[in-house]
Amino acid sequence: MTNLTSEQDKKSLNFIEQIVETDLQQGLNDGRIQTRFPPEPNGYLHIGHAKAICLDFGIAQKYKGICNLRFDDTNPVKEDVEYVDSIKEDIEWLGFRWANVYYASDYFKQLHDLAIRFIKDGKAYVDEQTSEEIAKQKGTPTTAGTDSPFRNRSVEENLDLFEKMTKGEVADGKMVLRAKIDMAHPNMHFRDPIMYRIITSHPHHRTGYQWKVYPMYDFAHGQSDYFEGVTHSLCTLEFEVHRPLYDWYIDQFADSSYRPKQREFNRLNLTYTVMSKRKLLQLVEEGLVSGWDDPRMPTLCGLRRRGYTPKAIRDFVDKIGYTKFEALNDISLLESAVRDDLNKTAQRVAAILNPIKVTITNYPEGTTEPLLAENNPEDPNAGMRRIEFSRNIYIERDDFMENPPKDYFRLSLGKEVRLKNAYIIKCTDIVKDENGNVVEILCTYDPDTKSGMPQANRKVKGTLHWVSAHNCIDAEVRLYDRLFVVENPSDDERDFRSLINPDSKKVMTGCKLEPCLRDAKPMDKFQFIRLGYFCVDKDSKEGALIVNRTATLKDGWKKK
RNA sequence: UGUCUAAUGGUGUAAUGGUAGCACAACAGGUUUUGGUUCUGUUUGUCGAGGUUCGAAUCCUCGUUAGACAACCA
Repeated sequence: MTNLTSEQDKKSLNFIEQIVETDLQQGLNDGRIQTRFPPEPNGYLHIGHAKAICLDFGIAQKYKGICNLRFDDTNPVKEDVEYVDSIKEDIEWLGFRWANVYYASDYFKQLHDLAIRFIKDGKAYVDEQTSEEIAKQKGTPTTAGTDSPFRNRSVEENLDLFEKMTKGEVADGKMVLRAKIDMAHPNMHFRDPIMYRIITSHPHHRTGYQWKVYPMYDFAHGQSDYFEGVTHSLCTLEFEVHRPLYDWYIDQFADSSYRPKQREFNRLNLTYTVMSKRKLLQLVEEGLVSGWDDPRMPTLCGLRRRGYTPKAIRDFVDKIGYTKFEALNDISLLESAVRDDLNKTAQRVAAILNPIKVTITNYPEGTTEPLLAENNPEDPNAGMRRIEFSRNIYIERDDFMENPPKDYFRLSLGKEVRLKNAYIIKCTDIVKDENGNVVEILCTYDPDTKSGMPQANRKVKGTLHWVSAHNCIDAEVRLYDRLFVVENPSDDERDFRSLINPDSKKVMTGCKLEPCLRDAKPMDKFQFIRLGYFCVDKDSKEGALIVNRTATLKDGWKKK
């Protein structure tokens, strides 16, 4: 019987794990497992990267190998140290540790030597055409390309010209080094791919102006993998067509049977958001969001500020899996992952976002009364805390209705409701302003129904949360919702910026919170009872608390 | 009229020739001092057509549909 259970609990392997296990069984690369996470330091990491990180580091962990962090910094025009630091921070926050930090720029010399070897072997040549001419000669996916007039230069001339490029004697864009493969190859990437281009105008964030030529992705990535001893080079599906070239380059110079293996998995797409670095950058630069860490952003720093936990993100990634099918994942799965985690860990606390005053008319004026409240019913070790009751309290405006529908079991005229951890109260009257808006609710309480007393067990349909007017604190609460109004903004013919949800951020001021939140620090997480999960924002100042809504609670009662 | 890849409920994912399962979502009910949590149940699926086989989501053939590739980006 126990056997059966453990059998059922055993999670099936994803296709990458299956490949790894097969490789291990066959003794590939001496049974060594080594992966790498290879971000380009040109932007902030988002949840799509988290999926790659979980796989790269996860595979290494699971199969007792190592995973290195390697910055793919071969294009100084786009890259910056700012991103290097944030990337490291985000990976560590997610809960992963790299064995080593490497940079593709560490290999510039090796790569350059290798390029010279290619030239000497007659496998590379310097082309002096413009990028337009080269593009034109490339052909199309269905028609063959044509050879460059510079394709058959002598080795000596190529060596000489590449040397001039390297020394900075040639202007940007005037020459490139190309691999000499096959301009008619059915795989476009084999049509004499560019290996090196000249960049003298931008300093590299690590090597400054030392280099005038920089390797292209295809000539840098696989070779770096090889230099490092990577066994499984995992990347996303769009690199599938690059794989034959990845293998070709390595086959040209490999001097042993060791081979890194590139395998591709599906990238993460989420509903109601965008994942492309370009679009995220645009949102930031055009001020459509408040920054890379705007809590609506799918960036790791944004999710962190929103109140997401590393565990929630890892659990989510684990649930969506790795396949070769280009999927669009429902954001509600992410939300359920964070609720699941926070439900077990977040302290419960009362907060009134849209307060309305309630006066308990038969409760003595000027007195307060201590009560006990559970910190977390899901965690027996979380303990209790003291709260205080008084004659004047606040409840949520939504928790009172003058003309309620039948299935409304909150407060309304003549009806009873329980105040969480306190008494059962009955609404006796309401006070309206000159416009007819309810401004105050008058109630009586039943002294025999204090929580813990026998009479408190009386059946009452609804339970409301509340705060006492005498000691509650004011706060700003920021309510976040999905950033876009359509499921898949990237698949819409309209400009994605016009699809931003105007209600994606609502700022509520004058919210009333339980006094125990007075000393809350940024990143502290709470469940506001009956409302959702919230996280203290870094914008908070002494005495001016700001709280972000991470996610609502699941709502079993939706008003039409 | 190219190369590569893929297609399982609404969404995502498992089943590796032998009972199509899980999660999310939705719905119904039990419990509940959170309309939360939890528990129980329900609805919905193998892209199509052939073939191999005692038996096909799985293998083969031909289609269909979708995605990636024509940056001096990664």
